[in-house]
Amino acid sequence: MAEIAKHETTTFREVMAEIVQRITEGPWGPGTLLPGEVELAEEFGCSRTTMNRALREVSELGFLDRKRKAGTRVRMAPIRQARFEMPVVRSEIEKTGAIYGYQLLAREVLVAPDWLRGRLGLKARARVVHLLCLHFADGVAFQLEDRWINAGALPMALEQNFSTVGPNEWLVATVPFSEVEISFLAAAADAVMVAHLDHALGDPVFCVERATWWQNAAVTLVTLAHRRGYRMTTRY
Amino acid sequence: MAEIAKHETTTFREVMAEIVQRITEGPWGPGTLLPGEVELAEEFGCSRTTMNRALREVSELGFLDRKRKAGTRVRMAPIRQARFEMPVVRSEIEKTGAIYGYQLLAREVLVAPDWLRGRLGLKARARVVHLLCLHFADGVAFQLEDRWINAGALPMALEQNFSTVGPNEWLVATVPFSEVEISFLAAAADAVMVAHLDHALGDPVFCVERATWWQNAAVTLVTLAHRRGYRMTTRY
DNA sequence: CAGTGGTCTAGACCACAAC
DNA sequence: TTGTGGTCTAGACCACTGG
Repeated sequence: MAEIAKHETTTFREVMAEIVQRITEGPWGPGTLLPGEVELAEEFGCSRTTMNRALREVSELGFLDRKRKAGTRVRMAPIRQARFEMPVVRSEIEKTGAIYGYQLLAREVLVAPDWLRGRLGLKARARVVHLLCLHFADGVAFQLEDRWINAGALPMALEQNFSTVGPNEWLVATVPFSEVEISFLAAAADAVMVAHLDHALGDPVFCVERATWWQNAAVTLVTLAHRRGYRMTTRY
Repeated sequence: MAEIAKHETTTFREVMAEIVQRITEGPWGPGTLLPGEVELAEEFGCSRTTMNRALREVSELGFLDRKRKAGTRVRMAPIRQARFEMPVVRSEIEKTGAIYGYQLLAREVLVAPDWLRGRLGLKARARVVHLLCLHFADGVAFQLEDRWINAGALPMALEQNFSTVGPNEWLVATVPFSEVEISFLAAAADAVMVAHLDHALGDPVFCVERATWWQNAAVTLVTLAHRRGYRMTTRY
């Protein structure tokens, strides 16, 4: 095991690995109260700073619960958190090796319907841009995008025709960062989905709904309907 | 603004806030190459260590891309990642203020069917426990749990009857930590779901499928079918 | 009130990658 | 080769909170 001590100085990653192992396989079962940072640092032969970093990161993994004065305790049940990266559709498709395609199906400017005003908290008579787009993977319809953009917050949207650049890509380039609320849900395929995706009327469709705000103003609401059999998967 | 300088010493959180602000509103637009850590530390009046921590954490938020020698650059599009905490059903229900209820619908021990063997990589003739459970919120069916447990990896499961304690809670107490693959999908309601949830045959059902391993051995595969209208939501 | 984690500092060496 | 981030250290003070 000469390789382990290659540095001579213990790195916080090695410390982390050992801690996780002690929790998952070793003597530190759920509920265990760990020794203090100073004592652990001594045992591991590192500085308290390094031990602190290791413990902090293990804690962020969901294994530990740390409180001043109370000490560091192994969680009874780890905080299981799934992390989904939400790439632009283009990246998601190209990552599989497929060729990405885009098509604008419809574009209209209108006064926000009541349900949308309620959903995003828009003023009466607010004008919005409504888009319907299709994203392809190797020529096959992959995702149907139904998007509303608040023209009050983003007047530039009125001048965009979105015929070649998808609204998502345009938006991330225009409104770099924003507050987001995202939902996953199962919906029944409606006529529009049937027309463009491989679905029959009423089929279960996996949908992602995303509403975003920027500086307290609603920017956009989008529903992404996926093709038959789509799953959103992750590991941890 | 006397409050800002209350500490006299700049904390890394304050530095973070300022950096994020410069990115989202200030002069550091997408693609900007930031000054080096030393220079920034000087400008902010903190040590390089603190500046490093601030930049590292902002980077973990998805705003920055850091490379040795290349420097720190503002991402063109921030990495949008949704983070879902996957609590035990009981917690999820009790958090809404509702009273949790549990019922075991069926339990059987059998040889793993082929599709399951393939899905989890089990040996031929592997024995599994198959459970069907229902979780209630205020007496109303909330989630249908269809679970398979690999008896080869977890012989104790054969002795549990799961009549009062749900398999999920039993498992997290028995196999504390494991590798997990999780998927979200939309399925069509089958007869079992129709019988126990508020669905008609073929209705779209939001399902979570979770497979877990422990020390390279498959432990369990579960499908959680949710009641009508269920959404999984998060903000960031 | 006292113990534990939270954080800051100054200085140092190292590893990676762009040039 | 060399600049930039990555990490370690020893020591210090602070803030929260359990007893």
